[in-house]
Amino acid sequence: MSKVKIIHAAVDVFSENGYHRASMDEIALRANVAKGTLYYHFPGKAQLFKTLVVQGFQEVIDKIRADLQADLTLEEQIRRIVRHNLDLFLESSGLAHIVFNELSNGIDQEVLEELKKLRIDYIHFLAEVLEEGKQEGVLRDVNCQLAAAGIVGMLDSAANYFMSNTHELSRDHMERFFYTIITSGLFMTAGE
Amino acid sequence: MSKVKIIHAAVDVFSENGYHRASMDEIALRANVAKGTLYYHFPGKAQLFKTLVVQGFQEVIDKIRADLQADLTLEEQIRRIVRHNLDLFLESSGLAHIVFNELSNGIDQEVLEELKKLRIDYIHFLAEVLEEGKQEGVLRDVNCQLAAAGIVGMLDSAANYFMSNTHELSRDHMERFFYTIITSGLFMTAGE
Amino acid sequence: MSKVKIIHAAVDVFSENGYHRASMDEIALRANVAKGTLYYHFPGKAQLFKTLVVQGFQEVIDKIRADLQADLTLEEQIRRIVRHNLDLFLESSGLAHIVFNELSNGIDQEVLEELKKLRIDYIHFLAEVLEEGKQEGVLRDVNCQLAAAGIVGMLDSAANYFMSNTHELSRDHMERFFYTIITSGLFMTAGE
Amino acid sequence: MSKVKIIHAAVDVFSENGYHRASMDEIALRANVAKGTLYYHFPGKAQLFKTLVVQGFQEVIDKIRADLQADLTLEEQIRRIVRHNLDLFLESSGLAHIVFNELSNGIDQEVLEELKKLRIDYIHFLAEVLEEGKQEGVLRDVNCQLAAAGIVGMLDSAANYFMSNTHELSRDHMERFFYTIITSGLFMTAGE
DNA sequence: AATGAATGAGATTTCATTCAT
DNA sequence: GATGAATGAAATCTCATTCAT
Repeated sequence: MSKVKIIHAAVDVFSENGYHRASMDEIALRANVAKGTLYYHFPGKAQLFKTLVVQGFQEVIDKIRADLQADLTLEEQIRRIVRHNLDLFLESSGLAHIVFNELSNGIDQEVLEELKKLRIDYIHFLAEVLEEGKQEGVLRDVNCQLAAAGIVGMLDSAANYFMSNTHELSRDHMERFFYTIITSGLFMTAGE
Repeated sequence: MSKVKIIHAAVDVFSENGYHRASMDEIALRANVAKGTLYYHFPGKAQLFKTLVVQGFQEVIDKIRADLQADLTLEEQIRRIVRHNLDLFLESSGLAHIVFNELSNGIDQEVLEELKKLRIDYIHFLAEVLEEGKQEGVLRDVNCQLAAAGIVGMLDSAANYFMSNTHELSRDHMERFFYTIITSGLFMTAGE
Repeated sequence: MSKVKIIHAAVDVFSENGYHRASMDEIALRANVAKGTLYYHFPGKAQLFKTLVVQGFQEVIDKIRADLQADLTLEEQIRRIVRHNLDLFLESSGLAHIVFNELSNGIDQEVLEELKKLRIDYIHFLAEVLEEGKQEGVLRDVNCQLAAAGIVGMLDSAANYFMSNTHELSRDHMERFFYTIITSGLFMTAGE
Repeated sequence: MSKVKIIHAAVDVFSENGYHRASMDEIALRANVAKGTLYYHFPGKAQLFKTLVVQGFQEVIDKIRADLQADLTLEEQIRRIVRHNLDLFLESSGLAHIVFNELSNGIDQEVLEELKKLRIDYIHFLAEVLEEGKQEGVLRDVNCQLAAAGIVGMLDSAANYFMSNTHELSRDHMERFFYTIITSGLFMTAGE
């Protein structure tokens, strides 16, 4: 069906070019549909983009949310946050990067706000996980939102850097690496 | 002189809108020169942008480089890296963010490569600092490039998050915060 | 039945937006039918519009025609012409205005000719009524078609002006007003 | 110069097709300039149209205003109103017709309001001339705005009818004709 | 050194119409 | 009878770039 083809093509085109460089012509071309068909299924470029993010990216977020709701130790929770975030940035790389980094002006105001909210919500959610750990005394007394924003940026940047420089590190290795970086900074340790 | 006015205006416009949304019209308007004047001084949009980055951003990088060349402890070096990076992301926020995050296709290929190289060089430079620490046995056995990319992303993301959400934290506080996060993760500590 | 719903909706949409701004989408939406249904019942936009005019507007014209065929004094005939025209322009305001004023190019040539003919026929019909009065010596020796076109334009313009400026004059008042304007100009009077 | 060529071409295209059917492509083609040139000189279609009307039509209105300010008898004033209006509708036929009849929705709101105001102002101005005559007791006790709107509509409609039906009446004849129609209706005459 | 009028390729969007079901 | 997904031509508008002065 056209709508599905359009969404697939749009994910590719937005991912490869960023929001502003992506053109509706290119999306239609890749989806193998007429330009008008895009506007039959979506009101416009901004809403098409929003749909991608809310239908693709949001799902990932919900998956993380679900995965973390269980009664896990903080260690395990952080381990999973790292894992899911790497999923997000390595697999939906383009889109996630746009949402976390390229949301500037020039997008339909209403859509822009919604996407910014998505990003903030996500960071707040991670911050809450950390906050809990703080209450329990496992974590340093840090500003959890700042820490959450930092973690997301770190994972995105690193994933991006390694992807665009085509280095190959095993997924496992990266997960353990960032887990160590993060926890050994956040957890109280004897030496401090 | 026109050239100076143009560069100042261009920094503002690129910072506020990102590379693609920034328009030569707007830059000329803000610089109070005619549009043709832009093309008298610069071959095109991409080269104008490159000039900004190489003349503005590069200087900052060089300053960091110089500041770190001295014979300092690793602790002090990291402290300064954090400080300079926060400078970069809080003061030249727009431009630095573009260089680290928005460099997609659609920019003149030659210029793009040059800017990407700038980014990579910077990360490699930071990685070298870390590498040294590793040799000295002060640092864990980590992939230094991955760590460097992560650090830059963390600082950018956090700076960005807090700027756009208009929270106000003292600069000092942020510096100490990230220093702790980073070092206590990277340094060997007794508890591990 | 769909056809009836379409005609009702089309009258509204054309009246509100004029021929070119009216869209088939809007008509289908308001008629609560699928867009394809419009094309099942009518060959296209122009023919749909023609149908409205010929089925709605024409009826009004025929009513006037019938009302005037009776053996009335010229005074009474003009009084009725004024009344019916005000009906037309105040009640079917939108459509009548389009037919009398907005028929430009860009409508299917064949349909356009037919609608122009409708307008001309109507003016000719009024002209004939006046012509009769001229023969009887009650009327000045005027060009009756010019006069008829002028009368229609006067009534349309006045109706339109007062509707869009939301002044409120009683219908009766307007009728008498225009009757006086017209007759006292057309009838021979002692003072001339 | 381009701007002049554009205005000339635009007058033609708008006149021939009405506002909505007129296309910027067509205007550029006829002006022998590139499409972009239109947008260099005018912000958009609506403003281009407004410029035409305010620079062309408005001048005519001012000319009438000036011509009537002199100390003339009401008879002479009305004679001149008729003459100038016929000028307007026969010479700037297309544009004037659009302003008086085709101003519907779908034009930039701000521009639309300005043009509607132009039309209303003109009618109010004519109404004032009539009002004066009423004060002097030369005119019947009529609603002067209604009368003014009617007169304009009558002249427009008649001019239009005769132009599109390519009848040929001398200008002089038409002037005298409408003068008689109007005055003999508006002036008190012995027989009433 | 500087200008600004002019360009034209390309972007988003609209909409009457077609057609398989 | 009726549907609605799909189309593609055409519309408005943007903007980096060129060039004569």
